[in-house]
Amino acid sequence: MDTTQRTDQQRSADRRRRELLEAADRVVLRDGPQASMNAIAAEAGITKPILYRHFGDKGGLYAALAQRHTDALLSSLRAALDAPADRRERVESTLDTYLAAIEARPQVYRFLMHPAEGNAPSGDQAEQGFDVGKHSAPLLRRMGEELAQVIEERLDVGPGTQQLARVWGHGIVGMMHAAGDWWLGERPCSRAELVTSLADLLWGRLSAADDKAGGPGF
Amino acid sequence: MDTTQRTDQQRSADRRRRELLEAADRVVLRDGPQASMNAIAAEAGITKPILYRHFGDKGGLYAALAQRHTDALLSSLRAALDAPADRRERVESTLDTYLAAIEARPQVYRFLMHPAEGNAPSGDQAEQGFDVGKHSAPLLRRMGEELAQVIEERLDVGPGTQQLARVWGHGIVGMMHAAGDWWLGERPCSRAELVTSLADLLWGRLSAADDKAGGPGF
DNA sequence: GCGTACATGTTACCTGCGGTAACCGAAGTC
DNA sequence: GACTTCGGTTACCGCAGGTAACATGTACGC
Repeated sequence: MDTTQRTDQQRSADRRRRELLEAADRVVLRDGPQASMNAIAAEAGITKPILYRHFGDKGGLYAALAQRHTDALLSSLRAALDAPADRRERVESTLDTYLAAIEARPQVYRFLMHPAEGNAPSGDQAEQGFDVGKHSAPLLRRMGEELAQVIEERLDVGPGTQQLARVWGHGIVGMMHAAGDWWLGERPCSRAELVTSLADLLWGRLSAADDKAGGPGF
Repeated sequence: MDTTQRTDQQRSADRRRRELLEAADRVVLRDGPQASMNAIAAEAGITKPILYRHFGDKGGLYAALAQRHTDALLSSLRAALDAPADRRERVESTLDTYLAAIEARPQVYRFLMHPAEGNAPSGDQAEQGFDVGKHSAPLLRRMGEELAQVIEERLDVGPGTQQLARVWGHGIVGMMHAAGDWWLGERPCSRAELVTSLADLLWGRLSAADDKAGGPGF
């Protein structure tokens, strides 16, 4: 019951937890998002129940793992957003940061984007209802909120700024994500080109473009 | 071995298949995307193996189910894109069409967005590699490609139009999707407001906005 | 009439996964 | 030396996807 004792144990537990997370990381990097608890436990050199003691359930492990990467990515993005440069440059650098991240570790990225979703362990099949919304990858949501905050803090679009900022935050993140996802799969162009194209889109080139000759126009 | 015979059987099989799909639809609508094969079979009044005979595996059923809804949604979107109105109006109406659809049947929408992904049935754990990319919901991909095509057909943005159109197509679809997903979960505003905000974003209001007084600007 | 071929459907099973209960040994403490 | 308390294990449950093997009806050729 000694306090220092407690602290000692706490510390060791925390270290263990970190080790487990690193192992999980390695497995996810190797096996993709459908990495099983067994596999992760094996990689860590232990067995399942320990994992469950540390993280509760698969969702808990996922959450912990996601935290790490999400935090890391978000801080990179923050840095890009806060760099001393004009708006366009910063938008481009933010896009590029994100794309570079998913390019570097696609497995992790996949894992982060597709959480376990619904899992009623056993028994209750009613009552779980349908929690549409809130099912989406926390990473996307957090990025969206973060971006919304930055926009709201720095941009002046008149009344309703707050609302607009949130819509835009989530919208832009979604654009980035979808384009990145597609790009990773097909690699139709270089990262730089993709960044430029997306920034152009955000810069209103869609509305500024001419209709094609001969058609009714888009 | 008679031909008419074959056709008869074919026809009946097709009808059965449609019935099964409708049953699956009902279950998905009720239980969400984690509807089990057992549940679907029960709803259809039959048992699992029949489902497997008709659709191969869960992915096959998913694909068939997705086809229907995706086709339906895409044709609505096409209609909105092709309506006789100016570009802005058409963009707004397309956004609204999509949002109305996911609002009307969120369960189906969730099902479509989160396919089964990787499932190595048993045995092989090597060889499956990691097929990053192409994992994303087919619906999003198809919408992206469709939109890209429309953009490319109708818009003139000089050289590199084709590439740009595809990036924009996927990007805009992603924007729409992410914003819609978030909106469905939080309902922070009306659909019309959301549509306007998104259209404003696409119309370059982000780049046109002033910096907020006192800050370094976004 | 009867065997045969085939599509439809069933029961009963296998595997693997998430998750848990119950037990085990090595410490540290009194 | 008994007593708790970690870190750990084995062995199991329930459920999901998926399949094999067995039943049934029903059209056909003969």
